[in-house]
Amino acid sequence: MLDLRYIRENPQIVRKAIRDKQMPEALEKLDQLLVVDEEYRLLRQDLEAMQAQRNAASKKIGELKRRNEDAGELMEQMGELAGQVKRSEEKARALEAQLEELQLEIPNLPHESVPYGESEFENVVAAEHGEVVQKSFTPRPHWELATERGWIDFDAGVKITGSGFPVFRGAGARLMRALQTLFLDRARERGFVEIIPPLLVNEESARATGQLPDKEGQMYRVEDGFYLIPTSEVSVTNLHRDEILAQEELPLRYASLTPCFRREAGSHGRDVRGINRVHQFDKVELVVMCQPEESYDFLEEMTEMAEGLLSDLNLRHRRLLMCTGDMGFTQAKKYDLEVWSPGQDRWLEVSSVSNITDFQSRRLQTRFRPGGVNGRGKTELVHTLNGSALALPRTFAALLETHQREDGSVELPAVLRPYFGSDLLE
RNA sequence: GGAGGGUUGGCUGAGUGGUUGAAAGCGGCGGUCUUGAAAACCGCAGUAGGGGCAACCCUACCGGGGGUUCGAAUCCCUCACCCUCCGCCA
Repeated sequence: MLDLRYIRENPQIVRKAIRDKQMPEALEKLDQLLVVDEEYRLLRQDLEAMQAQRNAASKKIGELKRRNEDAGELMEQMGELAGQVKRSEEKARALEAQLEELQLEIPNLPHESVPYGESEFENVVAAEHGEVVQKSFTPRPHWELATERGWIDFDAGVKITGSGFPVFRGAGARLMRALQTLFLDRARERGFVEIIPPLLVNEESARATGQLPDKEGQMYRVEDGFYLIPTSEVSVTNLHRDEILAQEELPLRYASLTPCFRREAGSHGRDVRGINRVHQFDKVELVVMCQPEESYDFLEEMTEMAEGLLSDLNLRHRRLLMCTGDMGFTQAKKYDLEVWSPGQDRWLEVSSVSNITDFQSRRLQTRFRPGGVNGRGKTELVHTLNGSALALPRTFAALLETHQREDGSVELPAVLRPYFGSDLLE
């Protein structure tokens, strides 16, 4: 969430950000927020004056009683005030709750380097790597190869759970594991600490990272009120909720491999085939918490890490700078990495790297203090970033389609061979 | 699932319904001493909101919410979480 004072003092900037992000519903919330805020502040002034009066009188009553003098009259007066204070406090609490709910509906501000655009069609291709590999045959989509060879069993998944829950088996499962280990090792080499977090989170965690209220429908909710994580960003970013960190501890770098669960309500046409869009998939996620002035450097670094993996896998890929209209609710700047899928003749998103600035940490109350945990400096909010390196199924799909041979086997890139234990997936 | 005990500042840990925003210790910062450092000694210091040019003043916060009271960290209710024991499961 944004700083309330900032919103109050810069409503025109916030309004522009909302329009640029194409989130008109939030304009209404902003207007309500400004009204409620004004009302709340007036009430607070009143309330605090009454509280001050009450506190002073109570102190005096205490003194009188200690000297065994009569305090009856004062106590009677305060009895009336107490009722007023209570009513005011009730009202203040109600307004405060309303204020907070509205505040959660206001999206993060886009960074000045983010291009304006209304939809995904206005994203900017920032870089493109790798050539289209010409083959003597027409590449087939991954679902044909994988089904034929028994690497993925879609029907079994439908039977066990439903569509969107593929079963990886045999060499297919082993290739997934090889990719996972490769990704985690690379992250570790870059100083990222590996985390295995809970896959279920409570409501507070989901709110802190901005999944709630923005993306409630995307998450599976289970009994006891927990949510299945749609990305390990949620668990890992919450590691340091309500903590004041020492400046020397920053930056914190985390990497975690987890399943991600997405309800993805609604059908997305050509996305439904194969493993382009599934309800459960694995992803290695990077999370960074750093000082504000470093965050845009980390955005580049994390994106380059993910690009490096795609290059090493000999996959054609490109980097998109997301325009204002296609960025998410919490993001200030975001890159998507897409990998070329020759069997489907289209780009697939395999990574999304975002700078959330202080939008999550304000809710998380993850702060640092210049000069150490007990130093004298004023606490400051950390910046949080997250990015996939990488999402597994689509990488798997691109790998099959890019490196397939005419007979339906797949020649694996050199970097994967030690992990997979063979040159060929067959 | 049953019974009991807890939740206090960066950490450990006191706390009688009335100058307790909260003892003490550790850790932190500043200083004295020292060639320098350590030790010792002295001093400073919670988080946030509001007001004032300023010294400073006001308000809230002792897990969350509610209640009793002129006044609650302290009493009552409720929820969450943690610990111990029993049961169950692995």
